[in-house]
Amino acid sequence: MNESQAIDALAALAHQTRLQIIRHLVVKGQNGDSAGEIGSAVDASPSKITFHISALERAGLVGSERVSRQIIYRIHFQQLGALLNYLVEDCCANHQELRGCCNVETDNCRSSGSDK
Amino acid sequence: MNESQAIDALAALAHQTRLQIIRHLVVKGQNGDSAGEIGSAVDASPSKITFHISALERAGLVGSERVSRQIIYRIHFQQLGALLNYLVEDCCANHQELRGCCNVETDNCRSSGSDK
DNA sequence: TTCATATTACAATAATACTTGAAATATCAT
DNA sequence: ATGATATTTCAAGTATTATTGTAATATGAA
Repeated sequence: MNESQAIDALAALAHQTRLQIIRHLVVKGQNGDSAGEIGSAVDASPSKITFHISALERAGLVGSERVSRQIIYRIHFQQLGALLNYLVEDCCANHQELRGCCNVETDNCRSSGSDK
Repeated sequence: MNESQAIDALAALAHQTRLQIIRHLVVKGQNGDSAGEIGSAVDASPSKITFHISALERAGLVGSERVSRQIIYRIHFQQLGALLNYLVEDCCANHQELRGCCNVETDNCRSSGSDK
């Protein structure tokens, strides 16, 4: 992931409705969920759902597949993970103090305990 | 960190200039750096720097302190770490597959290897 | 006090993002 | 074909965010 992709992903996550969609799709896992069901779950109108889920899809955070009349959306854990890696490693240069401030670790430097 | 704080932090990070500022301040560490020096480092005008660094400060990602004529800004690793924790634990419910897709781990569930 | 430096605040504009409702498309069932 | 369902597309309006240049404030030095 490069800087531009990271900015797109961060902007996509920086909205209540979209964060709710992500949360919902995380729970649904590999089964995913249809646009309509997602809309009911997060209490958003059809066009609102299309608007926000398109932003998530453009950022690579979710994928879609048409199944009969419905379109099924699934979370892309890989892209979410890539964003976390980018923030810790590329953006924050694997800084020791960041790992000291949260319970997130990387391959390059693993702390022993955590102060969550 | 709650959802609203996470959205503010994500929105603050979702901009090229602000991401550059973060990167710069990570390198500067506890010494921090003045508004003017930050401006030179990221090639942004004074008022641009004030605008963007204010957004980062509102989101709690940086702190400030006046020292004589300058204002010194420092990164808040704690808030950055809190955001990472929020994404992994609250938003993504510590989902196994997220940890499988990146080299980020949490206290609650630590994977053995990584597929970075 | 006067001047130079460092930074912020403000106002005007431009650019993006969001919301809403109506119309269009795609698929399936009859 | 016709009608019903699921979703997207579009257009209009509103709101938010970003940029630019200028003015104001705060501090220190002469």
